[in-house]
Amino acid sequence: MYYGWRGMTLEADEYLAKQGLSRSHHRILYVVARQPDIAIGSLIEILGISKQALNRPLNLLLGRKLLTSQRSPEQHRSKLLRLTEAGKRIEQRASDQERKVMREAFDRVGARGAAAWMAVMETIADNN
Amino acid sequence: MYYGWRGMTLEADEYLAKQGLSRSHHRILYVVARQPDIAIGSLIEILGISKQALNRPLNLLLGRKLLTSQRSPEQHRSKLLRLTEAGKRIEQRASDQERKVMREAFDRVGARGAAAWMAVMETIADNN
DNA sequence: CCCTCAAGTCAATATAGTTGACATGAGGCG
DNA sequence: CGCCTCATGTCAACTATATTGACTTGAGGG
Repeated sequence: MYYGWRGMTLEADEYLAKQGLSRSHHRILYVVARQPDIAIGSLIEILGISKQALNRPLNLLLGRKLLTSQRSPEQHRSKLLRLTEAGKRIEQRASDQERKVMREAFDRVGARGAAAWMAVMETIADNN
Repeated sequence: MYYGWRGMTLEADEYLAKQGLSRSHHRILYVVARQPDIAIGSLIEILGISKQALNRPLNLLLGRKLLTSQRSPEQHRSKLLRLTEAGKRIEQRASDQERKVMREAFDRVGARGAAAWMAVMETIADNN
């Protein structure tokens, strides 16, 4: 399973490295892509890291204008994160490298096999 | 997939932490369990880390007498590693925690589903 | 005696996280 | 207005796990 994880992320990591980013940046982009306007606090909870650990990669992404942050309009005190067009592009390309690997593997086992794979992963991921 | 990996290793990691060990120690024990009398150089290659990185956890395991090392008898200049009884016990208990999680997940999808899961993992692990 | 190979060790550095303490900016409220 | 709280931001010290480079040790071989 360890090697499976490595095999899936290998090409995406190479792509990210060329952009001067790493896995932690991708995790942030990935979460924000799937939950636009997420607050920083929620992001911290989802990623399961401290705000200090989030700070550096997040600022880098903001500085590169891959993400924007703005106070919630007329509402809360939290800042909402959103991908810029450039951010979307990078997130997609990195995730696509991973999806490509998965798609090829799923093609070999068919739809039922793919569904079984998902079911197994969900079951063990629940094991918290 | 990340959460799947975490779910699988979570309980094993808790057990290992109680023994004052970590994932890296388990990796060493795991490899030696499956390849008794392995040389240190081969272990380094399999784990894919530098000898300096291996040094610390390996010495800890030797110091705790979970592993033994001895010069190859009348043969080479390499040292061969082997688990002690205590080492086997710890390795088994840690691996059993992981296998338990997998077995439960496999039970839900049946033999064909389990085979499909394995096939997918092997395909993506090959992606080097 | 010298060379080589496998292993062991020392030091400096990188990466990715941690905890603790404190600062800032906005809203709610008496 | 002044004070409290919440969400965020930042500084510093520390830990764990890895890296590369340089050097040592111990066992054979020619």
